[in-house]
Amino acid sequence: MTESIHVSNRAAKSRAETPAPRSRKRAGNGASRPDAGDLDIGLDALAGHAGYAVRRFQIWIFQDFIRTLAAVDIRPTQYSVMTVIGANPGLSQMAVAKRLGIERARLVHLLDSLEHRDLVSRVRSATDRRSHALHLTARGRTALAQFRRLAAEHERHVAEKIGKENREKLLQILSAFT
Amino acid sequence: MTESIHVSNRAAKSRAETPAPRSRKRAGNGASRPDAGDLDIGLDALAGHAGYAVRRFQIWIFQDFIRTLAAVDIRPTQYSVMTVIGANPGLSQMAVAKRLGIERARLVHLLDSLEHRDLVSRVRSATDRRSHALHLTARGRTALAQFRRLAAEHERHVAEKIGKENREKLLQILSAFT
DNA sequence: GAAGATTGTTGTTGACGACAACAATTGTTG
DNA sequence: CAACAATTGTTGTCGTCAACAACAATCTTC
Repeated sequence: MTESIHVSNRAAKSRAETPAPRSRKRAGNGASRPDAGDLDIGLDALAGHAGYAVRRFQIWIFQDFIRTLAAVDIRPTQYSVMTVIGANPGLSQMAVAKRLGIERARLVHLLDSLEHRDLVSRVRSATDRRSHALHLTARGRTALAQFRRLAAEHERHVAEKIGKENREKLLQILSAFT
Repeated sequence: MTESIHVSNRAAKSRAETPAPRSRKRAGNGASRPDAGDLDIGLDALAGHAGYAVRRFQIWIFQDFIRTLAAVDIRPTQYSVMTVIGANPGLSQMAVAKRLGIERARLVHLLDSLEHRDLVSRVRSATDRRSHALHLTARGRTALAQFRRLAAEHERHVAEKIGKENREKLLQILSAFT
């Protein structure tokens, strides 16, 4: 079962959205973020909680990533897996899972999907016959190059959303988690 | 959508073929974050992508929140729901859902749970008999006070983790999403 | 008053994290 | 070397969460 993508993207707001979208009619943009129509509700109730802000931001960022890479049908996790394999060919599934903080059980399905699309290949390791050496296929390598360009575009959306300097500051603050 | 992100960039770095099984033995704590034993794998492969860092940070922050409030069995979403209701008694489910970016279908279960624990009460609105006016019970109000103290403790953990100034900077950067 | 929208509800699907169990294959140790 | 322990990939289950669809009850509007 390929993990299909599902990005409800209704609302299609332009991402160059101005920081102050004041007069909107609350067209319910789903779970993205509260809009002006709701901001008067418990405005300060959740302020000062890092977790809440981070969660909302994370949802926004993922939605934009998925939307930006919708044409190639690649989701964030798939992209991360291909990136790690591309940078470190021959890694075992265990190593990839550990590096990305994914359960190895989960990675099995991810790789099934990617292998099915001929982007990644599992090769039985000769030195340790329990494990699989992971590689990008030729198709996977050229595809990844395109994914990277789209991911860079997504990253620009982030910069437009929170500001270029803020994005860099954020990356710096959270570098310990990368 | 919520997914994991992981993005990578900055390719470069070539690696040898075989993974050369290292000596990692720490049976790790699971999916928290890469530890030193794995940092040599594609170190720079995932740098420069906000989504990946934010995702990992969000996981960490939620785990700490859940752990810190484990004694009272309150999860982040439940806390946010009670906080909003506490600050704005009488809100409808629709209003709460919209404010928090939760689907109203999902909020039904959350409120079922909270109402079952006698923390929140649904009162049929007299003006609009379709909707429920949400209130904290007396028990809910005193409980929320305790939750807030524990949440403040959690917030201190965040400050210890990334630094007090960094936490404030982060809250400022992400204030648009709150 | 009829058509259409909104609110709460139930149910389904899919992505995801945490676990448990298992076969195949090491490694470790007596 | 043989028994035992650990690791790797795999399958499966359970619970959480977001996105949808459908529905009854209830406004709203024309």
